[in-house]
Amino acid sequence: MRPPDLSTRQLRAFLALAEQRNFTRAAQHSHLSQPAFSALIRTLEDSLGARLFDRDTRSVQLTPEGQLFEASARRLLDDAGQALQDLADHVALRKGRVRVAALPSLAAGWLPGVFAEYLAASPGIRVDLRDALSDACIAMVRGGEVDFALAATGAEPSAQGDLRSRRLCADGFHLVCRADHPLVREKRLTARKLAPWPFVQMARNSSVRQALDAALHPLRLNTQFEVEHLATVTGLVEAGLGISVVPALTLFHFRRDGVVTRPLPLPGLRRQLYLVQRREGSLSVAAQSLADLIVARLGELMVG
Amino acid sequence: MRPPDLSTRQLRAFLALAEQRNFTRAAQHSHLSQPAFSALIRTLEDSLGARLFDRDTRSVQLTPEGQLFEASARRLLDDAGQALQDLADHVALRKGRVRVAALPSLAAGWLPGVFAEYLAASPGIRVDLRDALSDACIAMVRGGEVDFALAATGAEPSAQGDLRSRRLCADGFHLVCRADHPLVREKRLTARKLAPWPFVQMARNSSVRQALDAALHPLRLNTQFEVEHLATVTGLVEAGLGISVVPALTLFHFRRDGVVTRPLPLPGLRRQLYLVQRREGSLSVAAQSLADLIVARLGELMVG
DNA sequence: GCGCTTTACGCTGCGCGTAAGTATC
DNA sequence: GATACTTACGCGCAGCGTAAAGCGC
Repeated sequence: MRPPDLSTRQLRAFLALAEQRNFTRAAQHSHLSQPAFSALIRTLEDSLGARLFDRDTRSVQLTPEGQLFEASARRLLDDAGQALQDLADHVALRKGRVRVAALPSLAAGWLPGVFAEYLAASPGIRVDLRDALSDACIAMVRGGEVDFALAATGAEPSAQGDLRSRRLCADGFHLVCRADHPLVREKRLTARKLAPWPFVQMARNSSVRQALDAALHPLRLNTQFEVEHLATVTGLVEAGLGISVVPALTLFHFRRDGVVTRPLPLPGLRRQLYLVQRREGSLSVAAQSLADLIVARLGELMVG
Repeated sequence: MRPPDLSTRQLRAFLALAEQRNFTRAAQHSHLSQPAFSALIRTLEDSLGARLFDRDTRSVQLTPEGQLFEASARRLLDDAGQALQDLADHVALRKGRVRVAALPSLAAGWLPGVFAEYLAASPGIRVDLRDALSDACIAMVRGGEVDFALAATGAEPSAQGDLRSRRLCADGFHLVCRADHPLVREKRLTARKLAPWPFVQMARNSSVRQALDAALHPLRLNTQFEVEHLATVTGLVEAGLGISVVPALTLFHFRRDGVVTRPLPLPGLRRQLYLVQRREGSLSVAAQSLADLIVARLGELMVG
């Protein structure tokens, strides 16, 4: 009672009457019978505690208080419409912002194509991409810096308390070496056969390295280099300074003359990729739709 | 359907739930049963076309779209409250502005006391006073520069087409002269007895002069001076340079030693004072209440 | 008397509360 | 099994439309 209720419906009726200055016309403009419209205005006046219109049979016009309220009513109605439109735009993917963290290998290779498809369909959405190693990706999810992450959570699959993970795919590994390398002619590749050759490793905190170490343990490789970026691996391999083993989704780095890739079907040698989000709270419509697209496209990729 | 309806009630419920994050508490905060409150939120979500809350049995929290809408909702509700409060303030005379035009004689003498009383009761109201001769006063009413005027419309009392006039009082006239003037000893004053003496006239377009001319016609006075301001009349009379005849409401100018005033009950010699406003459109609450006070106080004055 | 607003009066349906249902921990 | 949201359901009343009645010109 202390705060009188007010609805956009009342405001629209009020403004219609203020413009038409005629109950009958304003009523049909509002899709109401004239008596119903009259009652609506009366109710509004009562709840405001002020006469808004001077009506005598021949003319209807705003009182001074009505004029005062007219300005407020227009502004309120505009603002309400704006708020509704803004929300609708977000729901309809005409506006919005999605923040994604992804492993560098995904961020550089596979993900941009999906982003391009997504942005072509929803050009009003802004997408922020942070490329970082798994742990940093997950920290960003936890800290609310990103909506979700594409990472390789080595440990707990989906029970990290405040996180929720969904397994996307298991990325198989491939040998990469020069075309003139003896291993190319090897019929059947095994870990043991790789071990003697000079090897280019990724840094120890990379998901590639961790998957590799876990699968080959306790076998020791002949590590000659340990680098941060896959592009560096490419350079070293191409120069014939070593061989390496990398996940399928990173092979785009190695599609060049003189370099060969071969599937390496060793047991347990897969990099598990997960989509990670906070447990509490859902994704925004925009984030969810991007996540859905990622899942769908990655599904196709794995099948094909 | 195209513009969904929205009410302050819905916004309050939404914000209550956003704060409490618990349907039961938010419901009793809104003085509703929990199921009714639940339905209210559901209706809001449906009409907005967006899920605003993620609810599972154990926790209720805003979706990203809900967070977006929360900011809008707060602003909308604040603005609506502001508009309502502003209107209520005007109705309750805590805010407002009244513009009055009045004859100089009223503006200088009687009116300020009424204004003081009015402003003491309604300190939030601002009152603008324009002092002008009758015609100018009425022109200001017509032009919307003032809410109403206190003037002496010689001609049409209440049928000026776009104007509405209300007769306030008939201001009787008084002789003013020096205490040592022979007329002071006159038992019974008549127009003829005044005629020989040097006379101080007001300007021809003043209401005082017009009432005087109309009542005395065709008698001619011995006009020695013709001045614009009553204060000048006072000076001339006090110096013994002439006598004059002025309305009762201006006598405050002549309350000084050596000057005497005497009622002059000539037939037809009255200045009619009117409260003039536009025909169309009512006065604001503030203007109406000031007008009412003026009428009331002037009524008492005439009775007393 | 005409035009427009208000009043009168059934009626539908929205929205409430009570009570039972269901899911999650 | 306790807790909290949802569904089910009957009911009252706000709000609608139709029809009749004021009320200024």
